[in-house]
Parts: sequence; C-alpha cells; structure tokens
Amino acid sequence: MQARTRWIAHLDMDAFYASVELLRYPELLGLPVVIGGGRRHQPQAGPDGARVFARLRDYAGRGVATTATYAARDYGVHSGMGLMKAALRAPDAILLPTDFERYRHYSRLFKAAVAEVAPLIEDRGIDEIYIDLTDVPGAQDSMGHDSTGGVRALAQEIRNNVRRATGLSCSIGVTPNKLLAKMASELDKPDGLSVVTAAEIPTRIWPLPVRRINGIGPKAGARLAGLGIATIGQLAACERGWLVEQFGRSYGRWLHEAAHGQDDRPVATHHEPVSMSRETTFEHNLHAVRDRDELGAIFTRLCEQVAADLQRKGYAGRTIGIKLRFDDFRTVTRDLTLPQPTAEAGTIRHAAGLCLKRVDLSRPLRLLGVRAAALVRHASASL
DNA sequence: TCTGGGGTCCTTCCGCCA
DNA sequence: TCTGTGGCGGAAGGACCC
Repeated sequence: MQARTRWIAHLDMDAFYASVELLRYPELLGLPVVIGGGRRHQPQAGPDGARVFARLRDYAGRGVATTATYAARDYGVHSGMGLMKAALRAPDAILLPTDFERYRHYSRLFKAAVAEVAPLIEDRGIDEIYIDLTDVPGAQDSMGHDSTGGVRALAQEIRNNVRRATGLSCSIGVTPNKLLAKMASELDKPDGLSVVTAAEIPTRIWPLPVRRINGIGPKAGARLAGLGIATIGQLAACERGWLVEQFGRSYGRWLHEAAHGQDDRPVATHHEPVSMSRETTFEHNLHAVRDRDELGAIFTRLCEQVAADLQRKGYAGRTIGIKLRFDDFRTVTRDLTLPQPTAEAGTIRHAAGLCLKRVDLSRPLRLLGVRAAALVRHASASL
C-alpha cells in the first residue's frame, strides 16, 4: 500500500478588497484603483447621474493604501504605501474608502465555498486560508502518470466554487506543507494554480528570493543580503551551525529548515485570541498638556471599544496595556497586570491611566492605543 | 508628504523565590 | 549566612504578518 502524501493548500484571494469594489463598480475594471483612507472619499452621484470617484491626487492625510488593483500596481503603488506618496506615482488613480463590512461578507462567502469541497480550513485573516487536502476523497489519486493529478483537480474544483460563489478569482498553491504552500500560491498570481512536490523544491523554490519565505521580513532580508545570500537556494546551501551563529539558535534553525522546505505545523481549524486592541493615529499630532481634553476623550473611547470587543466576544483580559507613538515615530508600550481579569471599560480606563503615568509625555503624540492581553473566557461578559 | 490598524511570537531583562 | 543558579512571571521592545 502506497504511503499517502500530505497535501496542504494555501488559497489567496487576488487583490481582494479592490476586486470586491470592482464587483460593485464594474466601470472601474482595468483602471488603477487604490483602496484606503477615510469614509469621506465615497463616490458621489454626478449631475448626469453617473458616479464621480475621488482621485488620489486630491487626497490629504495620513492614510495608507490597503490594496491596489493590478493596474495601479503597474504605477508602483502597493499596499502599505502612504497615500500621499501613492498620489505622486499615480495621481489619476481612483481612490475608494475601505468597506470592511462588505469584505467580511465576501470572506464568509468564499470560505463557505471552499468548505463544500474541503472542510479542514485554517483562517489566516480576511482574504487567505490554508486547507488540508490530505484526506479529501480523490486527493491521493493519480491521473495517468501524474501522481498529483487528483489533488490538482481538487484545487481546481475549489477555485471554480469560489468563483461561482463570489465572482472573484483566487490563487492556490498546493504542496506538502503550509510554508511551501504559501510560496506556491504566489508563483502564478493572479488566478493561478501551482502544485509543487517535495522533489521540485530545488527547481521551483530555490531560485526565489529569500524574502518570499513567510517569516523573513525586511530586517532579516537585509541581513541575509549583507551576507551575500539572495535566494532560498543560497540559504539552503548554508550550514545550519553557521546560521545559528549568525541569527541565534531559534531563528537560525528555523531559517535552515525553511530553506529546505521543511515545516510540520498542522492546519489549525480553531484558535483562541491572545490579545485585543484598539489604536488610532491622529489627524494631527496631539500634545499631552496642550491637547489634554481631546486626548483624554480619545483615550476613554479606545478603552470603551476594547471593553465592548471583549464583551461581544466573551473574553476578559488580565493585562491592560497602552501604546504610544511620538512625532518621531518612536513607539513605547507600558502594561499592567491586574489581580483579576476585566472586560469593564472603567477598570480598563483606570489601569491604562496608570500605564500612561509611567511615560514621559513631553513630545507630541501621533498615535494612541489600548490593549487587553492574558485573555480568559468570560461567559457572563458576552451577555 | 513620512509611514494604518489589528494581531502573533520571540528575545531580553528584571525581580522574586527556592 | 553568603553566593550561585535556575525557574518563572511580568514588562518592554522588536520583527513580522495580513
């Protein structure tokens, strides 16, 4: 009897927020569109009844691009970029405000469509999931000489289901684990399907830049570049011991495993939250003394929002923390662990106030946040 | 024209205690 | 009693991700 192959899929919706917006405004198809900023950029009805959209060049503020259509990406606009900077690159691009309610709706639709084919799903946020296909009927079937034929057909069925349910396209990578699946889903984006076997790692994964590994960010990428390591293959050629010397025990070992495509993390169908937080960046910087009242009102509102989130979801937090960002972008945090977990706004406000007293507030502030951690289930709180 | 908001995980440091 | 060691919880910061 043949050993069964572990097949994990990573499904990533293509330019998700932007694509959902295009369903609503089909006249924008093919145009550069950027999603981000506040509610005030809602399209208006023009004199002739046609919709009038905000343009990026008219934007003023501190927002960033949440998503951009592929046409906008051609101008060098990508998610995370400040909208003011994006406006310099693509002044004529359409600007649409984010509508999370709508995106969550489509998120539920596509996940339900996937679950019809394969029920073992790990949520990775609003627009991506991992799917364990190993034991789905057909996954282990061969088609002629192609041992991956069965799982490929399954992935194609999932893509068809998603398109039927939402009208949206997605990209899927199917491989023996989550780490590789995440990379494989980007190989043929958008609207792609890539199956990569363990035997194909040297030809299909090793040529990729190290930054494609989920877990190598800007800092680690730059350090690797400084060591002359640009591709995953070059990383795989490094001795494990040497990587440990360079990056420490935990991260060094992980880099070595990742480069060789090793990852045995399970697909987690359920997870408990670790913390809940609310934060806001001010329209303009605020000073603790000069803007005392305004800051105090915002602070109280954040505490109330955290309390409401905790209660709605049935949790209480024992550690209450604050986060401050100064005008020079320096970030500090303070937290305080209480004798008892709480989901009550007044208690959170008091604890957060004590945290705030431990910070030097002489510099102007650009951001304020409140966080509850060390969460416990709190049944009565959800009532 | 500087750089959102909501998270997770890891490392380091410190004090307390056995 | 002094010194060392090691575990542990809490606090702070940093890297990374969507």
